[in-house]
Amino acid sequence: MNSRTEENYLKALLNLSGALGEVSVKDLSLHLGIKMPSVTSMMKRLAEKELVIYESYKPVRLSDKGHRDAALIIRKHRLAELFLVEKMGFRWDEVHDIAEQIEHIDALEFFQKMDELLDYPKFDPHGSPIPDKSGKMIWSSWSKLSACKKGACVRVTGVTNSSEDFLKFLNSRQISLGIAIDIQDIETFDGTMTVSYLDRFNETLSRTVSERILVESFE
Amino acid sequence: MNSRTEENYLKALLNLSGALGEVSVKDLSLHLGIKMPSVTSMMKRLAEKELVIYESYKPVRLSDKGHRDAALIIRKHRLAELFLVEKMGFRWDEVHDIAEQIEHIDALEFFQKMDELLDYPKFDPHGSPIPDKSGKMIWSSWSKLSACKKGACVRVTGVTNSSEDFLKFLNSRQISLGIAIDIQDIETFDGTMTVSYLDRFNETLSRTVSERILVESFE
DNA sequence: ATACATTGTTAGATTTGTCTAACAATATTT
DNA sequence: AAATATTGTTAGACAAATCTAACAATGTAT
Repeated sequence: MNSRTEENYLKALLNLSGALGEVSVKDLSLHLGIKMPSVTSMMKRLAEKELVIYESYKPVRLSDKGHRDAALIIRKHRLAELFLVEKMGFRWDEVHDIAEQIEHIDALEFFQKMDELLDYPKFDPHGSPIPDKSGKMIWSSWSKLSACKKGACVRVTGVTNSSEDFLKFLNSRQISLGIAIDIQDIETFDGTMTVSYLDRFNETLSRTVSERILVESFE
Repeated sequence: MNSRTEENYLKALLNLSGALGEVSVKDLSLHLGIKMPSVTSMMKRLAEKELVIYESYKPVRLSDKGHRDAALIIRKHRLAELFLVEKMGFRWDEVHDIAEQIEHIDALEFFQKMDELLDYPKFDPHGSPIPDKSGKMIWSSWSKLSACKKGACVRVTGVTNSSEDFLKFLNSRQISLGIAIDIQDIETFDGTMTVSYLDRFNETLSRTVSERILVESFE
């Protein structure tokens, strides 16, 4: 078994690893709020346990086992988030911190039961895919709102960041999963978008925001 | 905030403190499965934090603050147990270990919500009282089955031990909260009881068992 | 009241996970 | 390519929580 701390490193590694699957010590350090020397020494430990592939001065990659372990923690996190929203009445912006603690609970039956009560869901309240019991995660083909063209009509399917601040911002603009957005205009200079949705016309969204919203095009 | 380890010591202290409210280092050591020197050093830490009253070679007592903190952990534990049984479909013998982990979650809203969904319950699935938000615990006036006289008719209201083994034993004998028991006979030599309940006649219960069952007399 | 058993404490080591300060390697500029 | 900036590593310290071995106090029995 991995310690709670090791679990947090693994989860961060998976969350940060992009297309290449490589993560720098710096990024981990920033993301976890832990100083670089501590990260380095943990990478040695995880390499020793064959959870990561690590060589001095090179970026870190998860091994297959590390990847699976990380995905299973994320599975627990996302099941917990959905359970909190669906079965306990929390809002999507309230559940992240609680799920961060629930994810470390060591009791298969507990998550098994959640899965069952939620009827084997595929996505969490923020549109992120829930890995299956073997740690496989379906990578949805959604694109960032920021990558869409002027005139496009899209549906919001997820967010890439579930921080309370960002979600509260979306709440304040009535942006939630499933709503349709029309892209009116895109400022070429800084990427600011003018959009319409629900009963709101010509709202502006900064690039920072549009990069964190995932969408699917309407046919 | 107290660490998870400190929380475990406080909880053990409250669970072990009887009428006098005093607990020996030995008892703590046995109950927690931690060697005595470790317990001694933790007692010094907790005394430093004014959570316990401790002097060398004397039994330990919880301070008012320590007592309150301990009761609030037990509140979280018992709410969690009841939630697992009532809202998630677990049996009373399956919930202890899971609740042991849930009790350390630091999120008032989470337990607040459980309390609400369970409609502000007063007792957990084993009949133990749930302390209120200020850490006050109603001490029910239930007596041990072992203290009852021959011929008495009683109702099972709780158990003093929620270990999986003991609860599974009770399950196997169809003993659960609420059932009525008639005390047929008591062996004076070793206290073994002959009892009848439900459709079972002249079942025998060892003293060990009857000491762990709490009952209320029928009027 | 002395002897023995039990209980409790001290001292010192170990592991985990963190830190700071100093140094080394890699990347980026000019 | 040399200078500078960024990123990464080593070394060593520290706190939390545990352990074992040795010793000290308290309690119980003859």
